[in-house]
Order: sequence, then structure tokens, then C-alpha cells
Amino acid sequence: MRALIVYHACFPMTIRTRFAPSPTGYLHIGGARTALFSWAYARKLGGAFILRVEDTDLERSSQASVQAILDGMSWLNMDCDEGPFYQMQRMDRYKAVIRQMLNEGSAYHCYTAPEELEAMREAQRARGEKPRYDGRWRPESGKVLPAPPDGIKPVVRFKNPVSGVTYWDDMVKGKIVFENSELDDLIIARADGTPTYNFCVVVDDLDMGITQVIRGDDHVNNTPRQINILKALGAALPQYAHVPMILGSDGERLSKRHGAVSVMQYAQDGFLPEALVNYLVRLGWSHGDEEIFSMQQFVEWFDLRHISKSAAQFDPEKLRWLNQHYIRQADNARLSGLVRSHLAERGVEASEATQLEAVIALYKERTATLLELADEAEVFYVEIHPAQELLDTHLVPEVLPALRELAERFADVAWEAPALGALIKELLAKYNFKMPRLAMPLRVMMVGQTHTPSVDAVLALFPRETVLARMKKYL
RNA sequence: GUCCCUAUCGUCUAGAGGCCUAGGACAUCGCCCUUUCACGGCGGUAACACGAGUUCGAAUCUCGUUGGGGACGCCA
Repeated sequence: MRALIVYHACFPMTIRTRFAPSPTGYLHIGGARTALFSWAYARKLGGAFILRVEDTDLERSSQASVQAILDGMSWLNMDCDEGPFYQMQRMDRYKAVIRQMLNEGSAYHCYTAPEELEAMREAQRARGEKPRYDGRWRPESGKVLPAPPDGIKPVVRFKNPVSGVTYWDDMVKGKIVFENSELDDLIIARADGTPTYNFCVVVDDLDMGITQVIRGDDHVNNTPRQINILKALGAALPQYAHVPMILGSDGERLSKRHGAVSVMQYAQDGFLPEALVNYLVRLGWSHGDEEIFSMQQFVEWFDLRHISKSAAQFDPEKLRWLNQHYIRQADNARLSGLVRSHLAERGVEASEATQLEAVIALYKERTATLLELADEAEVFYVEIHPAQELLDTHLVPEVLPALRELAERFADVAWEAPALGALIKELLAKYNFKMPRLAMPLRVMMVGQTHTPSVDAVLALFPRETVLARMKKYL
């Protein structure tokens, strides 16, 4: 084990954190938030952030998932300093450590068949006990082990201490103590020789010189086991920070298994990455009363101490609010590129005749997502079919003469909002109407809805011919 | 069931014994602005889970109860 210690000493007090997803699906928002915390911790302290892909479960891992995770991280603007490292490529290393532990006696072979284990757990559960391995193949001085059965390939189990306690001072939760008697001898290598999660994590964190293990709450129970393996290896312990889970708005756990939401789904749904990042990190972490902050400010302000200890419910409404904020703040050219591709996905091409950027400049104040912005923009590029009910309500006989006159005058008025507005007001005065009498039918004819920005501004966005054509259909 | 964690408005949170008559944000309600809808402005409703301690003093410390979450795989 001496080699391990020396290796670890190569990374003295430099901060090194990691994100270690398993590629069995998309980047989940819970994982993304944990990664963001881990990333920010390293960035703030000038350390390194490492990406490690935990792909030892061949059944469920896929290259597509690896790519999805990478895509998600890059969309959120998280960069890593080292990696991605793949556990499957480190098999030799794990196997060497297992051999060593077997030789040293900190691990042993266990021949209990899976069915036998299942029966054991069943019986324990029936007795109201915590299901666990009973140590039947664990070597003890003076204990006589049965003869290894023929035809059964053994697994390797870690020889966990049977008495005393294992504890650590968690950087977010404080001191956490486990009785060693609560921990059983976990399997570190399967019958086929491949190492298991808890073991790989330990070897990797050690080899990679991880100084702060920042991970989800659901790993608290793994921590004492990992600490004991580390101790058996004679290694120094990293610090641990367990960040709470994200729950759905119904209070249920938001997880991969429960059809959770992937980070990239938010891109699909018209969210800006800075909005998601802001929302995610503010969920379960705070900096006084601050609600809105950039990635730079986040890194500057971030600290583990202000991560809350309990789970938080995901609130889509607040995310929308933030997204709206960032949309309003975003550059029109950028928004226009984003909206253009959302429109393209629906088969709508944003033609030159109506400048998309101008449409966006007018509408971005009033939409919470890019999809909504695309909805507003779409009517400028496709044939519209106003609901008959709206036409009936607003194109009443009394206003038709005024609208006809307006259409005539539109033919040669200067095509800009102020002039259009002035003209509308002129006719309003002539016919003794209030603004809505003309504004509403115009809105309905132009975009098929009654909720729009100032009507003169909307008219000005269209080419003159389009306005005349759309009016002509009803007058 | 056993173990671990946890508990402030509906939600996210501020709060490290007196600064708390508990602050902010989202949501919600009302008013104002207004060319409809938004935006914006102003204002309102709304919380320390419960019970015992410790202390001159507790949202803050301790214990218990209850609620919530997590873990208990040859998954990660």
C-alpha cells in the first residue's frame, strides 16, 4: 500500500474536486447542481475539477449517455480540468489493489450464492432486522471456514471493522457517526472479477488526489464504508460534503428512475443556460438575499457553509421567472439565433422581410421562454387564421368604415411606428372612437390575438404589403 | 423494519442566544400605470412542526415526539 500513499502525497493541499456520473441516462438536474457546486468550489479556490465517468455497469452504461452528460455540462458552461476518465479503463489498477487487499487480509473470498443471500435478507427483513451479510465466509482467528463449494466463483468482500464507530465531519451536515456494527462486509469485486462502485470510488478518489468529495445526500450511507476501505489502504481521508437532494414540486424525489428531467430538456423547452444555472445553484444554497447572479458571481460567493442541509423542492415557476429575467437581459442577436432554430424545428423559416431581431426586441419583455418567444414571432412568418369568435367580437360593422379608411391611408403613410400611431389617432378622432375600437381589430387581423404590444409597433414590424394583404381579407 | 440525515411563509431561503414586532425572492391577492396583454411601481395575506429543558433571554443550544427525505444490491 505504500505506493498509494506516495501517490496521494503528490497532491499536497491543492484543491481537487470531481464529478462522477454514471452514464446510464441524461444529465439530471440534481446531478448538474451537485456538479455545479463541486465545480464552483474548485474554481473559487483555484483548484482542479475532474470529470470521471463511472461506467462499470456494462448493462446500463452507454456512449450516448456519456455524450449527453458532456453536452449538458458544456451547455451549462461547466468546464473540467482533467478527464473525462473512464473507470472501465482502470480495471488493471482496481484488480491489483484487490489482490493486494486479499494478500493483506483486509478482504476475503465469499462463496455465498446470490439466491442464498436473497434468502438471508428475506429472513432478516421478516425478523424486522436490517438486511445484511452475516459474515459466514469472513475469516476470523480460531474460526473454521467451510470448504469452498465446487463450481461457485467467489466474490471478494471487504473485511469491515466489527466494533467501534466511523465518523467524519461533513462540510455541509456536520459530524456524522455510524456504528461499525451497522456496516456489513460489502462486495468489492463480483464473481466475474469486476470491481464494484464503492471500491472503485475509493481507489479513484485516492489515485486522483481528490481533496473534497462533494456529492449527493444519497451517498451518506456509503461514506463510512468508503472511509473504512481507505483506512484499510492506509490512505488519508478526503473531506466530504453531502449536498441535499432536489425533490419534485410534489415533494417526491426527483430522480432518473422517476422519469426525471434532463438538463438538455430545458434547452429544448426554451430555457437559457444562465437561468437554469442561477436557479439550480440558488436551490439549496444562498448568499444573503441575492437572487440573481452570474456564473462569475456564483463562483465568487460560493461556499459550502451556506448549502442547506435539507432537501429542496423544485419550483418551475421560479425558474420561469429567472428565465424571463435573462431573456430580457439577453442580446437580441443571440436570442434571434436561438428563436430562429426553434422556429426551424417547427418548419417555419424566419424570412428577411420581417426582421426577427426587431420582433424579438419588441416581444422579449413579455415572454418567459424562448418557445413562447417563438410562438409570438411565428405569426409574422406564417399565414394566420384568426378565430371567428375574435373576428365577430372586434370587427363589428360600426368600425369597418374606419378600418377601410385606415387601410387606404396605410398605402402611402411613412412605414414606421410613430407615423402609424399618429394616423390611427387621427382616425380615432375623426370617428370619435377610443383606442381599443381600432387597436383590437387590427391586432386580430395582424396576429390573430388581442394580446400584443402597442399596435403601431406591431404594424411597423410587418412589411406594408403584408399588413394591407391581411386587412384586405376582412374588409 | 433498521440505520443515517433533516424540519422558518404554499415554494426557495435570510437567520451562528438579545439586532426578530422574523427579512428577501417566486407564487398569490389588491391598487396604480396603460391601447389589450405583459413589464414596471406601490401595498396586502402568509412561517419559526410539537413538547420538555438550559438561559436573565431561544427561530437559534439540548433531549424527546411527530413529519419529511435517504440508505439497506454481485446498481451507481
